[in-house]
Amino acid sequence: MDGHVTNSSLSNLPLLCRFCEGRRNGICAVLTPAQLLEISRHSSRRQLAPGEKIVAEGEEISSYHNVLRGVVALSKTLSDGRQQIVGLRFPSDFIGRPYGDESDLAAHAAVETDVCSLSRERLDRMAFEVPDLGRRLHRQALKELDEARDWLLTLGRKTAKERVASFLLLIAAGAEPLPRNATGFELPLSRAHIADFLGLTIETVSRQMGALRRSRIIALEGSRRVAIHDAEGLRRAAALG
Amino acid sequence: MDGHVTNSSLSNLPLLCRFCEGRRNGICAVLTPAQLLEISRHSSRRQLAPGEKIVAEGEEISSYHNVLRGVVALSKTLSDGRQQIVGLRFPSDFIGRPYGDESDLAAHAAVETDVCSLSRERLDRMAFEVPDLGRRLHRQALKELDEARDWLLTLGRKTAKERVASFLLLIAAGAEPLPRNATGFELPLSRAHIADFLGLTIETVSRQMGALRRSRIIALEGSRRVAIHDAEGLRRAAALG
DNA sequence: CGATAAATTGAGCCCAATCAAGGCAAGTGG
DNA sequence: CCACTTGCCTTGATTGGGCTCAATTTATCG
Repeated sequence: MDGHVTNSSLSNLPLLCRFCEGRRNGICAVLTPAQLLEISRHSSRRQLAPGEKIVAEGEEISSYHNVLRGVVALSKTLSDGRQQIVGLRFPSDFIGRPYGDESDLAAHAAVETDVCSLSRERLDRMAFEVPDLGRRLHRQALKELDEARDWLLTLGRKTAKERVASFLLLIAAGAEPLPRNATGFELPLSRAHIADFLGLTIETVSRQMGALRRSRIIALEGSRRVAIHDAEGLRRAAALG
Repeated sequence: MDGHVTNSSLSNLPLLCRFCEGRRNGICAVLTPAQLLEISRHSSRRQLAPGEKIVAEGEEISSYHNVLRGVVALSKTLSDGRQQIVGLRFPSDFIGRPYGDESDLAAHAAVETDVCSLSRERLDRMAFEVPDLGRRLHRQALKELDEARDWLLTLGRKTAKERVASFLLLIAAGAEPLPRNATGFELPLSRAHIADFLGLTIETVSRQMGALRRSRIIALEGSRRVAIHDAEGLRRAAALG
């Protein structure tokens, strides 16, 4: 629906964009080579260590970002320190909040992560001039809205076990580009991050992981590597279907 | 930033739009009289009784809506019946999810409500042709996203008392157009709806309202009318500031 | 290998859910 | 006008799921 451009040969593309995920599935997919060149002049690729901050809560934003590799956690914090992760961004996802006003999120790399940082001002201007880009950003916002609302149901109404099961399904599904093989996949979040995402404590997450393992729905190898043995059982445990 | 139109005299406007809130603050604010006329040809005003359904979960959507009066609750339901209200729409708010795919919400009038129903197909087409309208819808989505993320923090990390206090602040602030006077304001939701919004049970909501009353932070007149006696205390009780 | 952080496990407690009873206001029919 | 119903809310007693605090165990990394 959006894309109608860029089957052009690699050599037309700015160096920065040639092997970029964002160009294939992200917001850059709707840009022509000329537009890519224009925006790439004000872009830069950055590698982030696990835990590294991308934007702090309340900070003035001057760049947007595309996630190229890794996972970024968006979080909000209460004045007394309680924290909630309100979204996860995976490769080809966009990070940013057009139309400045409001919003007050922190963004941290959850694992080693590459992002492409774009000039906010430039992209805003281009979104104004290129309707397809504006629409692409609109769709991105709607996707995030859908995700946030799904998660509201999870946080408001699901039990600890259901939340953990829902999380595993989310990662298993939404995280295709993450390292995975026959023996399962790698969780891109620590127990502490998972707890912050699920509105639980570390201990409860750990116990529920253990419970899912003991009921043979999943298998664990170390604390990060997960294999789903009974997908149907996991869906049931997540209160789906 | 959006608006650059319509200081035109009332008589230029379609009858339907003349006294409409949506024209002043809603998405219709960016439309010219001619565009309003075009869209209003495929619009109709409806009055909804409390509890009346606007769209069911999973239903195919053929209209968008503007809320003119009252309150609309957007909700999601688990297969076993557990329900979560994921958003409230007040007068001048837009109800709808452009770009069809995904999203699976029910919408119910919480109180007696007037909505203006617009042809989805027409508005989609107009949003494609009128950049300002597309941007207005984009901003609307971002506003909803901000709200959803605030609520994620509330549902994930706040206690029952903090949730109830947060809810009262939300209504007191966001519901300016609702009936109010010196003795406070009218809650637009029943205890059951409040519970569904806060991820609590009716009984807990009732108890926490009682607790806030006993600590002289609010006063209750019947079960619907609320007066805030100690705004600062309420903010503290909501874990803000 | 030792040091330090991360994850698991256990014991006890507390907040909110559950179960159950009763109050209150509006409507209905005799 | 009063008995009765019905829907909504409040209050009480009890239970239980998830939190807290604390002790190990297991990864991770110099």
